Amino acid sequence: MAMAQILSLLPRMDCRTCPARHEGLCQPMRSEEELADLARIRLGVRIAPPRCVIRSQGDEPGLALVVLSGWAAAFHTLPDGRRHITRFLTVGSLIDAEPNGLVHTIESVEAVTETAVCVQSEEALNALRAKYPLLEARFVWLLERQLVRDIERATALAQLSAKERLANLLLHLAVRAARRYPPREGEHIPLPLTQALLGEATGLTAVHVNRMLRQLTIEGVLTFQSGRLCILNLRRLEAMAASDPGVLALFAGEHPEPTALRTLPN
Amino acid sequence: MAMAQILSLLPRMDCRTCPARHEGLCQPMRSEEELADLARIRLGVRIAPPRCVIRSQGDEPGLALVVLSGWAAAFHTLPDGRRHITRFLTVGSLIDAEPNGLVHTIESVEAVTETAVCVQSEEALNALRAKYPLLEARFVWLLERQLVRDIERATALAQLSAKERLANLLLHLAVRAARRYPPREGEHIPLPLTQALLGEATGLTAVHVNRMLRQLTIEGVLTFQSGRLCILNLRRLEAMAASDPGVLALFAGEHPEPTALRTLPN
DNA sequence: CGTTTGCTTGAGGCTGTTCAATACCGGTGG
DNA sequence: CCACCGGTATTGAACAGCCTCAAGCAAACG
Repeated sequence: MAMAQILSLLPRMDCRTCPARHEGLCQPMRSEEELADLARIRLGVRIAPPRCVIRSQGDEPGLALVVLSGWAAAFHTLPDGRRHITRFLTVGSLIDAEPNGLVHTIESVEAVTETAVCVQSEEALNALRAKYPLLEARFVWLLERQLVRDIERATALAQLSAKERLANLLLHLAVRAARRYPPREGEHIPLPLTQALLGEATGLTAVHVNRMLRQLTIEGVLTFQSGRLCILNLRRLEAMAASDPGVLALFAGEHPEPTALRTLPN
Repeated sequence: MAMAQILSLLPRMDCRTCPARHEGLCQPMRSEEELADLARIRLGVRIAPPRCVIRSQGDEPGLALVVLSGWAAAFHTLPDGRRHITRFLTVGSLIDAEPNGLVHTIESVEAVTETAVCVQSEEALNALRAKYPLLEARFVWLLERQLVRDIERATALAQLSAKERLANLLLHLAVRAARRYPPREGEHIPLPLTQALLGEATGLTAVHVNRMLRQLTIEGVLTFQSGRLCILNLRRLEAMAASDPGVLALFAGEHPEPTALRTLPN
């Protein structure tokens, strides 16, 4: 399998030093037994340098990946080479969600910054989902949250102007990077993305992204320089982004205890 | 709750005559006990006339809806009134998937044709998901399939030209309506949508949809008249649509037995 | 230093929008 | 029977948003 081969070439990291026990599927906190089981199914933790292909469109499914640190981009490539960044991945992001019956993955994942990825067998993860109802609920919650984001993203791509689309994306990324909603005005939020990447995620050319960013700066809405985003006027940014506050809050790092399966014992 | 009020005004249908035991969550076929439980949690089946608002953005979550017949459109509305059709719903489509923590739904659903909708409490459905592992797996499979479609849809909106986006949408709808992949050339597939609706789903104006449809007809790719789609040149349609055959097959009506939880007893 | 990568700015052109007008078609009421 | 009507489809002309191509610059890096 191509992905396994690529990953096996990367340096290893000791699983026990994994810094991400409070992210992704491990959140909200649960029993030590469950965390131990989650650690046990790990095939390894790999460090991918910038631009490294972590997973390639067309690979066979079978591995579940969790991002432990860094930023990566998931993108879908068309037969003629055009590509679209469907989402940015960072601490806690789960790369999986291939429905049974799909023979080839349809997304590639590339590291943007140096990225640590935890690799596990999808089958083993599924077994744990069956064993721990709260893990299953958390898994479903992550899928549902992504579906909600997809609705807003599609609406943004279809209906918003270039400037609005940029505002939408940057506000979403600011909330995720700062782990806070609403984000603070004036705070410098690390966001190590290039204008070209923002273009690939918004369906704009890098040239036009640059123009729109400059305009946003002139209007006093935000600045985006040398990998840091600074929100200057949150009210206007939100008005342009046209994003639902309730949805943004889902990405702010708070992880409501899922109730989907709370009718179960324990 | 607004949705419950609206639905309660609609005529009822006897649950026992429900025609959709082979669709959506009920597929693939499983034990009589499970089907009986699924029928038991129904609050009712309602018939919505064309243009009827089945569910409104901002409603409290709590009801799970399954479309039994007809066509409906799910759309997201922006504060300034612009709206985007995120997906078309037909037999078997599940309307739910609100992550816990989201106080207001972000999608409205409107009937396009006369639409029969099965209403059930989300809580009751969740209890059944916990009781029947295969139902849970089916539920997750539907979410994952939608996520895969969302990836293609976002890529189409961001990267494809107007004609290509139309081709993409019509091919997807053709597969769903004909329940077959690949669809047959020359077959007249009922698709009761207006050009304005296609525009709202592709991010184009109805005027431009009209021009692109005429061009597709001139080029001998397809015709779309009086609610019927006819594919004339499948090869060229697929080349324009830039859609993954594996993904299209997921929507063709075949429902692979989910393996997500097959490590469980039974 | 030369190369690469990312950012910035200008000029011109294409895609899709906007506004407008016309035609069509089934239903409704005079 | 025809006039009228709302909803849909169709077509034209002018406009605008975003793209393409091109050039120049700064910082990082081998």
